[in-house]
Amino acid sequence: MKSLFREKVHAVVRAIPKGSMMSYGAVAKKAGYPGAARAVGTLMAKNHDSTIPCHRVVRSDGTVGSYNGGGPSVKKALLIKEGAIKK
DNA sequence: GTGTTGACTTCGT
DNA sequence: GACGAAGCCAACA
Repeated sequence: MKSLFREKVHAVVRAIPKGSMMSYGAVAKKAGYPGAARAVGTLMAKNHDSTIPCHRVVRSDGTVGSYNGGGPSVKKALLIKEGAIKK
């Protein structure tokens, strides 16, 4: 399919540096689709590519949200390990 | 092909 | 400050 939306989201998420995080809304906005935060979450949930550090994408509140690689706990642990969030 | 659901965000009341 | 509704895009039934 190669939807432009997906390509953009992938690029933005892949561009997130190690030790940093970005909210779904920020990613969507940077991808050029402000307000499509839900769509971003859907893509991550159904298409979690190994090339995409989806664990660096959190909610606007700063909460982890969810993770398809073992659960929010794993995601949080990864972020702490990278230093994106403090314990 | 249509309708519903989902890792969300933001505005309005 | 808290609750409800609307909006975005893709995947699934």
